[in-house]
Amino acid sequence: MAHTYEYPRPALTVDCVVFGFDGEGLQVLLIRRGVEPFLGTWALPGGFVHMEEDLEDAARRELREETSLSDVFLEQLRTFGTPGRDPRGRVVSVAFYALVRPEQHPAKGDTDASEAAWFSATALPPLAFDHREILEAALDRLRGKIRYQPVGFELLPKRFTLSQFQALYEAILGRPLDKRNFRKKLLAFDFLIPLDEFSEGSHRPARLHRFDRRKYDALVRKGFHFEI
Amino acid sequence: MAHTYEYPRPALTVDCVVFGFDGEGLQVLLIRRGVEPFLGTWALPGGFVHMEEDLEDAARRELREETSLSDVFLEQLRTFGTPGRDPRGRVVSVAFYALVRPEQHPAKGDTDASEAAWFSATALPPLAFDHREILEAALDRLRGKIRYQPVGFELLPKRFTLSQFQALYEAILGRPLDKRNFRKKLLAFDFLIPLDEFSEGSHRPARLHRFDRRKYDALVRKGFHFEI
DNA sequence: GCAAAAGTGTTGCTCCTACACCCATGG
DNA sequence: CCATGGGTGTAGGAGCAACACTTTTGC
Repeated sequence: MAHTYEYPRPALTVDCVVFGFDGEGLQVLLIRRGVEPFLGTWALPGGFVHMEEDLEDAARRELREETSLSDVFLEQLRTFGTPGRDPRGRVVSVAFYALVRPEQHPAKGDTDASEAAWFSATALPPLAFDHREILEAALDRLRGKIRYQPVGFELLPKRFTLSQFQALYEAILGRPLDKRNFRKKLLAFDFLIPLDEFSEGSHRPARLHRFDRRKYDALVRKGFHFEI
Repeated sequence: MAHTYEYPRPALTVDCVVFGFDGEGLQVLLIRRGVEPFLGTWALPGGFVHMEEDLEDAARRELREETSLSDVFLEQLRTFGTPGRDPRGRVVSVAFYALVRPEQHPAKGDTDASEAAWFSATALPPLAFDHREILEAALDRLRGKIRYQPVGFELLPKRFTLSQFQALYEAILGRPLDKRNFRKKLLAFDFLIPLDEFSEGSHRPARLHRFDRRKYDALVRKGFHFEI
């Protein structure tokens, strides 16, 4: 009823933790703030939610505006609303995390006005607001999720080598994995399609594979439980 | 900057999916709405977030006010903000789920004014707003979580029998489990303490156990990974 | 003494882990 | 021909699933 609308309302924002993988380690895309507060400090891309705009749409819009990213894997993380997390007053932020493939990575100068850059997830600069806490929560989620859901593919090129895949898992889980066992297990799942294409490089070419989402979805419907 | 505050703001609420277990099946605590919209319809307990109030605090306050529950396991689920989910206008709701032990269940008449009641998770009445969707999301989360985190204990009495524990898992996972294998696995984890107390009833008494959180936390720190 | 739930071991099999060498290519 | 990463099989052990009967109690 009308009076419910007389409550003072917090401001509502979205923030995105954007993960990438460069073949070596996990990376995070940050933007340098162009306004106060925290002018000049690195921060997660994000901004205010419009009225009449779905939360996920707001996150995608901010990603597009601030980092020129679109069509990425995006999932809600959780909402951060501790009073005092924003010096301007009560601001509640719905956090998302995104996974982007190397071929989607924005080129330098791709982002307008504000500066955007990739940082290693293990060597982060100081961040604005409580963005460090949000980022750590996203890292925890990713580390948990990657073990029992095949989200790793969202961080690799559409066509990838098994070694790339293994390097990704080693980077995220933070420990070395046995090459033979890893490949055996992965191929046994039977949702990777070996292609007749090979990587290029100065050494022996590696066979490329792609993820067969259709087959994976079918397996899941049959009660299959992915786990690495 | 001042102008950031001139954005129109959605109203912000919290809603709680409260799970219980009666020894037979999973249950959900609902309240009957006493105001429009959806007057008289069953709904999740919840309400508006106060300025200067943390989100989790708001959820606990609403639980206390509407269901007299306190000191329960409570965790954020996710935030629902699709425009149109509330006929009164833009309302964004941060959803939580709670797990309560039988001895915490509110007695009839314990809740003031509004009516509260437990429903079987498999026989729910029509719900207000998008609360059905929130509830399904909470069920999914619980089913996933219970497999790799020992949250089941939060739904059982402090002291419980292994059969109760098995019945809980069977109810949530929706399939029968082998008694001997279940007990063997559970006891091998070594974080259940067998007590010298026994259940009462008209048949052979069962030994009571309790969960040793201290031991469990220590195992987790050593890299232990719970999974049933 | 009977109905009802508690409690208990073994076996076969599957899946996991550990482990080392040859292959293909570019330079 | 050398440096670099790609690719492959096996054996031992751990853990999982399948399975049935005896015990204790209240009535």
